[in-house]
Amino acid sequence: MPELPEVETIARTLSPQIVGKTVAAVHLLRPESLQTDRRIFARVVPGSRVTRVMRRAKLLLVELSPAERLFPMFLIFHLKMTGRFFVHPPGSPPGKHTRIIFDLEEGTPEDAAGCRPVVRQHEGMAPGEGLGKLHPAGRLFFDDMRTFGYCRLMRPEELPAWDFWASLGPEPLDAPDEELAARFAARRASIKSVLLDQRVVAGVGNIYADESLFRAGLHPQTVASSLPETRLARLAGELKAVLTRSIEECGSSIRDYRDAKGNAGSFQNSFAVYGRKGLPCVVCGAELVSTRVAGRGTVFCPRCQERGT
DNA sequence: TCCTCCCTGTTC
DNA sequence: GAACAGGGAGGA
Repeated sequence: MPELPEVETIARTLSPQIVGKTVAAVHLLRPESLQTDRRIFARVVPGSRVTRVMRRAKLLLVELSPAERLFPMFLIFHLKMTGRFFVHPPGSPPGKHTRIIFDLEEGTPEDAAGCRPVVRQHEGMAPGEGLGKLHPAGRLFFDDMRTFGYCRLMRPEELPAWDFWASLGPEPLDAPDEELAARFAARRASIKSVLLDQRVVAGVGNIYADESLFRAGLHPQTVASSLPETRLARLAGELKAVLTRSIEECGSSIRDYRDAKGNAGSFQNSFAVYGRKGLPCVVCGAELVSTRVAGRGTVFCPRCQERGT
């Protein structure tokens, strides 16, 4: 569920809650949610400081500056459908779907100088006692009901060797319409599956694919390469507009999505087609129909969105 | 290029 | 108690 606007909102709401804090201990409640060797994870993460929270595509990146290392590391999360973050008070018990907990402690000026000793009692993922010198600041929970999401620990220089990372297309909000249009035009698949293909453009999921196709007046099953670049450039513009508006409204909350403060977004109230099967088109009043494209539920207006070829 | 599978809670 | 939600890996 979390697509680009939702992950962006999570990054923005999580950042002020965790940047500057030190990870005192990690608790792995579901080992399968971690895509990094747990011993390495347990050795490197405790004692590190959170320095930045970022987004790339639908990935959330938490930059860590480990106390005893000069180079930064990234905790990389993919939330898939049901991943969530919460910062709870110290000592809060895990929920039913909590997968990983990071115990956070407040930083001090002394720590900023990088001279504080790090307690390492972690062999395996046994709960740690924390660093003991700083006072607890809270617990970062990574919850994921359907367990599709994951966390992995990577050094920046490892990213290019990660197939998924290396194959990601441009960030849509950073790319000119013409560049996106050219990337769309190079594909012979249906335009909807092209929008969903992270190699073509990064961060688009089912919601924003359907919404941008409606705004652009394109039938989701139109072959991308059959469309004139002017139409594809318009699609790129509509995609950016819908993503931008959603970010302004803190994303869309359908079922599970919440930002890192537990708040729902409000862009779902502006959906023209997604989740509106059988309802009248907001433009022409025709009944919206649904089909499956690229294995995804797809809703569109049969009158406003004409098939190209 | 497209289909199936993974997973669990909600809806029909 | 089946259908459905869906990102991405992997296979056809």
